[in-house]
Amino acid sequence: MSTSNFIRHIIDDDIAAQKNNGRVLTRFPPEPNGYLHIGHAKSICLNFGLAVDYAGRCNLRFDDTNPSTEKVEYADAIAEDVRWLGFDWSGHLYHASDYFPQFFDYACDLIRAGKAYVDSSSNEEIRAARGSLTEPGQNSPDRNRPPEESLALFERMRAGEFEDGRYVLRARIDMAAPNINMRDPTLYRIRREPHHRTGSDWHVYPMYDYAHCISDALEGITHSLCTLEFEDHRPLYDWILEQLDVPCHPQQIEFARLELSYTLTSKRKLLTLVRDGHVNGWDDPRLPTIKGMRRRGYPPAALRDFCDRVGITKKETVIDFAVLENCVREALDQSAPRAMAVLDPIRVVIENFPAGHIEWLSAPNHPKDPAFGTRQVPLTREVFIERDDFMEEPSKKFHRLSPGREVRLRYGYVIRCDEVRRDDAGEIIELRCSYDPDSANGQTADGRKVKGIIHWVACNQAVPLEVRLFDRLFDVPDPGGAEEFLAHLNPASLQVVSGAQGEQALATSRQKVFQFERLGYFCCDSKDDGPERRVFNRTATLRDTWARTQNS
RNA sequence: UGGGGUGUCGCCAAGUGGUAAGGCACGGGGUUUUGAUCCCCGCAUUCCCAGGUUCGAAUCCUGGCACCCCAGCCA
Repeated sequence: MSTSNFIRHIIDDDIAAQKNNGRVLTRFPPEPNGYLHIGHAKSICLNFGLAVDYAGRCNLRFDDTNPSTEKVEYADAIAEDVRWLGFDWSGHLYHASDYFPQFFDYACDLIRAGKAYVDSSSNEEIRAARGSLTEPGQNSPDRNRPPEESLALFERMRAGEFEDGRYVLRARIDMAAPNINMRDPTLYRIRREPHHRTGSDWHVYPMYDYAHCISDALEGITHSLCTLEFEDHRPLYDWILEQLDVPCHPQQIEFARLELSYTLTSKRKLLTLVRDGHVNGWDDPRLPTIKGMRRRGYPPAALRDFCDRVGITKKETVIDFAVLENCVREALDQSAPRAMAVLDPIRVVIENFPAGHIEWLSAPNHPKDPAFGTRQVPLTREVFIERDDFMEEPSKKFHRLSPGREVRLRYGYVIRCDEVRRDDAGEIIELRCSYDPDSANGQTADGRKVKGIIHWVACNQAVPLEVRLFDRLFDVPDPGGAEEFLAHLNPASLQVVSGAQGEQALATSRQKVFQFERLGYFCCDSKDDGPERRVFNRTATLRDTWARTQNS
């Protein structure tokens, strides 16, 4: 059960008043003109969540009333994403295009009742006569066209006798209405291109305002939830249903869209990124699409939790990226097996460790859950450690490796750094160390205290890894604010860190998401998996207070 | 006085006349074979502003201010 919100209050009141016989029927109505993103997840969780909590139902309906922008590819991807998020429309998948015949008949009813007319004005003429925000509009010369004439024309429009734009069907409401949506809005336009589902059966297509409310009524929707920008359309939604003999009159309720900092939630702009090749498809892990996040390793439960935490209001807000990250971390902490990997290696030679010898150490796969089992990790004379786990001149709070000091190799022995070796350029290339053979369990025989524990990987036992460290697509909190958002594309996010080394366990494991000790959560990107290539995307960072305070 | 909305902690968000929940972030402490996790503690005398009603107001009234949406034959 989700947290309380104003829509639940409305539904509770409706149920208490026995409205709709106490039934709750919602719908998620995407237009199949692109892939779903995190913003849609909010609407999906809301609509399907309500259905679950009130023992009702949520239909999946494709709002496919515009043949120019829609594709079956999109519809298929959308259905797949909704299912992946964990929701089920229990067989109730509909298309607005299924209702084209009813829409047409209702339109004829409107014409006969003098509530709609065929207008021969051009697009420009209609716009000019609409008036402005402060001035009323002017009636079209065709406004009083006799119904029989409009009816005949409308039939011929449908039959494909006219070119696009020649005629349009308009509602006859009030050109002086303060709400511009009520100034004789267009109900139907001519489109002679084929529709992805109905082919060339139709040459007139209904507008959103006309089709949506009727679709809702036909399906018996009780609560029609949409975003804030449709508030002004509600009077039209209600007007249309009031003129028609429809099964019911659903209630439209608006809520605020989801806005995420550092994240682009505009279908149009995402389409630009994909179409112009700035990213590698809709499922590029950098994208905030459901498919991108899925490939990135975000568990669906994390997304659901996120939508729940964000809440439903009418206030336009920007949720901090950190909230999402926290949800992902929380879900993954329980489910991700642990492994060691070194992303920026520096070689360590343990001089008193026998060459050629491999010692197998036992390591738990999860610190809290024994059900994950254990794995054997090979230790050899030469290992890689993280470059920043060594500091030649340690600051006061640094308690990992530095000259003359000791640190513990996780799951292994305590080592001491005896010598630092550099190349000609002065770059540190190798650390000569020695280990304490009596410290296998982390304790030293004489009770010396070793504060630091670092992750490592045996040089000749490690598998190469490609790791993508990108966290965000953009380097500004609000990329949606500027039209030139492409300028803010974060180039660092494209970076591939090569030469990283992984634990052998990674090479054979079928687990998707790992937590690399102290580095964060990484998802094995199956899409790029080849026999020789193992690619990991960073799914979520670990919190590292120490590192952050050092940097600032 | 075009119409429609929204204003509670840095970011979200409960609260619906009875004396400001919670989460994220942040700060402090403890546990810990991950500087993670986990566990404590702290974090709005105040709810956009100004008046008013009331024993009592974030909640009611009046008047301001700020921000968002609308002039597609898109959804």
